[in-house]
Amino acid sequence: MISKPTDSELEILHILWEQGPSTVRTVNDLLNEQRRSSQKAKDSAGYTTTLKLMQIMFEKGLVSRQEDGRTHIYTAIVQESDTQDLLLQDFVDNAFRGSTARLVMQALGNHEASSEELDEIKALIAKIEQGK
Amino acid sequence: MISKPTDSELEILHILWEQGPSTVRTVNDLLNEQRRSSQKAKDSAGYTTTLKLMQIMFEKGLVSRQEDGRTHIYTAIVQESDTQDLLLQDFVDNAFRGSTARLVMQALGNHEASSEELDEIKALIAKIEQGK
DNA sequence: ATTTTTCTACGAAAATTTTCGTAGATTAAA
DNA sequence: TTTAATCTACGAAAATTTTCGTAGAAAAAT
Repeated sequence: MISKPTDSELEILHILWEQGPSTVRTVNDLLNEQRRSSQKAKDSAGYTTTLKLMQIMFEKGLVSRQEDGRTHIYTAIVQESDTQDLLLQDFVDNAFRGSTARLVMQALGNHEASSEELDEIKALIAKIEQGK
Repeated sequence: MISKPTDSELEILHILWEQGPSTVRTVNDLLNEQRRSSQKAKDSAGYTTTLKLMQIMFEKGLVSRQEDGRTHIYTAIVQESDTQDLLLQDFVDNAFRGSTARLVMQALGNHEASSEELDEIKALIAKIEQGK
């Protein structure tokens, strides 16, 4: 059973996905760095807070860990795209009553996408239509 | 300050958006009807649970209400598209690190969209490109 | 007229998520 | 060799969200 990460867990997963296997210390440092340079006013996380979260994630099977001397090195087990898909499924259901098309339209409509991005999306649509 | 609805609140908002002004009883009935005919195994909500949620939503300013005899008739104040945009903003940030394009690609890639929907999306892209 | 049903209000339990303090062990520094 | 810094484990406080029981008033049913 693949469980859905909470918001805090997701924040940590993003760091592990970007950085690869990391210690709690590294994750905590990067986390707070990101939070400082972000719009949202979120307090910085204490070290044991991050530690505890990562221990929970280990119990849930979201990450693995390997002892290296006295510290642990954590690695994301779940893949970024798989997780995003899991979250997306939920989000579409909750916020858009299951209509992916409406989600896409809203996303394209209100958030400016660059022409490169639009081109990418067009290409993807062509590919999907091809495959039918 | 427009506050972000929780999952339960959103469930209720969807009903108000669809049905228009409704009593707690109506909302609760439809809610449970929907839950029964849904994949997700969610217990049905007790009447006072829904009542309490709607009272909280009133305090938060998500809905207004009007007395009609002894009952209250609730109306959504926040608009569906505004709320969806608010939620989308958050979701893109949390799950896709701010990249709307990647969200769209993931959505199109993994969830089958009908050709009608794809046509709509293509039209929207054309319109956006036009407007630049 | 009395009983039953149906409504609101409200407090607080239950469930979930997030945060942190403390203890104990190990390594590094002085 | 003390002292200070750093790590894990763990319990539990704090914060948030969800659920529900109870009380009291009003309407409907008998």
